Amino acid sequence: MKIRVRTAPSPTGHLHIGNAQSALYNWLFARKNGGEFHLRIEDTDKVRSTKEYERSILYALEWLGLNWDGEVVRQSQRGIKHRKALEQLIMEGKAFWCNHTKEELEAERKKQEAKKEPPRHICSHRHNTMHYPASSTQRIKDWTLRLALDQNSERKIVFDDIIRGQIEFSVRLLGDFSIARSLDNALYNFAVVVDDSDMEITHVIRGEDHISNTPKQILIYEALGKTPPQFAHLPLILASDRSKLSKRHGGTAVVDYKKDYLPEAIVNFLGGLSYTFSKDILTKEEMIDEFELSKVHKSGAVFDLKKLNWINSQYIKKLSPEKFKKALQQATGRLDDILDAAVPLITERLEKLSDVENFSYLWKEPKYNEKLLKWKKSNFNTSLDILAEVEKIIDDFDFEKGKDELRKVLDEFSGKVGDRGLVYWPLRVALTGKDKSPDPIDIAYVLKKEETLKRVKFALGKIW
RNA sequence: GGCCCCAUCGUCUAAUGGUUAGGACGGCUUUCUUUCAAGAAGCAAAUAGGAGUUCAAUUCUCCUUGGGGCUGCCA
Repeated sequence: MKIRVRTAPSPTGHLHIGNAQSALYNWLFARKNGGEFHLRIEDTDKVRSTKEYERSILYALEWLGLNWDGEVVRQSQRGIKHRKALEQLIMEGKAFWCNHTKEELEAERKKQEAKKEPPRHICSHRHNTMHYPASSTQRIKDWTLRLALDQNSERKIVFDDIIRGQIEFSVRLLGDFSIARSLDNALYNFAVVVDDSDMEITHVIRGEDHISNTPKQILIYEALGKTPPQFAHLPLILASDRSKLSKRHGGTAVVDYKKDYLPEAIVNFLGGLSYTFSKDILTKEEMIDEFELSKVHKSGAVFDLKKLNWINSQYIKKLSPEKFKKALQQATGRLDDILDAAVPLITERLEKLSDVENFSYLWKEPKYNEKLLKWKKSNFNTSLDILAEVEKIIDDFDFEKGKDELRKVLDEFSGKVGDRGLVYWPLRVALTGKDKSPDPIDIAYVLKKEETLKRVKFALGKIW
């Protein structure tokens, strides 16, 4: 049987980092096994779902390069299917209407908690089938459709999680859980089962936070007369306080990372967070090759920005000038005229794309406080005097001879001065306006002779 | 409270019934350097606790502890 998996984000926010990892593992599993990877938008919560978020999610998935197969399925368009399934269960007496009020349910729960019993609703008045007007799209106040379960059953729902092994739950502890607000308003657990079943999903690979939904879903599959898929529950991505990474931690939307990170780096990082590949840096193709679902880790992993930064820097270093400029434009929307010769100087040291601003002296004149020109082991005037000498040397120097030659000439001059810092420091500042930068001579060769001299002259106050 | 999941350096993790418990990020040191965010070399850093099985346990079992998730007429 062909493997079919899906990822099912709900458009109540941007694509979350955790969903992205889950999508990635689904994708890897499908690609590895010649299966299909589907995308379903769970937009049944009409109040919180927006088209904007849906677009954002699709965009994020595309950005990461997690291409899906077939059409996007929207849960909101599957109402009829849900309704049919609901009606089937009512007909067969496997579901019933409950009209306990919220207050009653709450009181029941409180009582149970006080008695240290599992919180659940055991319904005493089960209204069967057609009490509810089947044609109405209106919801009758307080009426809820629940799955009819034997509350005296000793049965346990057991399933083999591909990642975690056998997990079991007592049916009794579930209570008569709800499956729909009305015939036209199926609840999550029910909609998921009907959709996964119709989509012929063979493996449900999702976050650990869904483990406790699984027995309910298995029971729904049974009631519907369908065979449940295989389940695999991924570990959660944790914030540094080891709680589930959530909105309150900030920086949890994939799109937040676009301005600083290469999509390849994000994918690499997320992939390696809960799975051990043979090396730290590897392509998606290599990941597909090595991936085995059962080898995904069980314990949650803390999202470590430092490691992401490092991975990102590794990818940036490998970028050609062409690709670097393209990536920069994609990430930040900027279109600076960065010379190809300048790119290696930047990529060598860049961790985050937006930090490219720190290297702006490579394509535009720097602004700085002239006091910075003073070498720490000397005084301001001497620093300028030496810089004036350096200006002459550069002016006399033929750039065609190469940067090594220039370095030699300046080193010789340094020897005479007796302090290399006194020679190189003011030059660095004149060219970059910064106290740290790549080798000033490398920079001079990017700027070319004319611009180099111009900046030195500016530093010396010869031009304003 | 109830149910469920998890447990090796700060973080991500490797390993095997017998190893000096390995690697990566980060940190620190040294080196290179005018400086540094780069490079090179190196150092520190972990099997939560207690029983049991065994010649031998970090590894297998149980308990405890700790952390997390779920506990909606949200998804």
